[in-house]
Amino acid sequence: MPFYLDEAEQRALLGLIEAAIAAAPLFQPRMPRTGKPFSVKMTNCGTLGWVSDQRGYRYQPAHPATGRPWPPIPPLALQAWNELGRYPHPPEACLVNVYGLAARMGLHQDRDEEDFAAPVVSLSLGSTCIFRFGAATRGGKTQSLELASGDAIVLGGAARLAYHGVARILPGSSNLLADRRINLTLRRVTMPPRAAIDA
DNA sequence: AAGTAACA
DNA sequence: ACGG
Repeated sequence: MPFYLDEAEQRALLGLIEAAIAAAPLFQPRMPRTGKPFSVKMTNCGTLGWVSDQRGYRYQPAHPATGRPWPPIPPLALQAWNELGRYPHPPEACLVNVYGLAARMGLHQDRDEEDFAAPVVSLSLGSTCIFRFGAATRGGKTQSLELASGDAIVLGGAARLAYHGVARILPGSSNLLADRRINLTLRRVTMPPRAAIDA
């Protein structure tokens, strides 16, 4: 979905994310068990945030270092969820992944959420990346796609559990952020409540 | 295995 | 492939 956000929107969203990072500092996630650090840095917005450390993957309501609640999801990101997600409940998490030139993300599934009927909506800011995605089983074929600043993708339906990752960041590919990529992924984490029944 | 290394 |  090329150029979902125009340049003005990208700058506006970047400002909101920088403010969120100031309130909820970037941290370095670590692998379960081994404690090996990820090459990306992360933070979150929303009522729940995804964290990974030696104890495992989980969603939690507060920042692991500050203990404070995560800042709210920026309005422009909520708008993207509403326009692209086609899902009748709000997102609870907006994971913010920050990639430098050396950062990568191995192939994985997003499967720590309760409701796989809800899509994952992704927004890219800054440097272009080579994004890889495949089937919902490991070891299948993968395709490559460049994601540039302002692009949006939706992992929904059959693609909700597709393996995906980031192979590399392309140097010199952005005027918005010098050799840095910020990816936002919006997720519904918990099963939404059943519709209220009027008495 | 959301990790790395090493191979072609 | 390794190994959690």
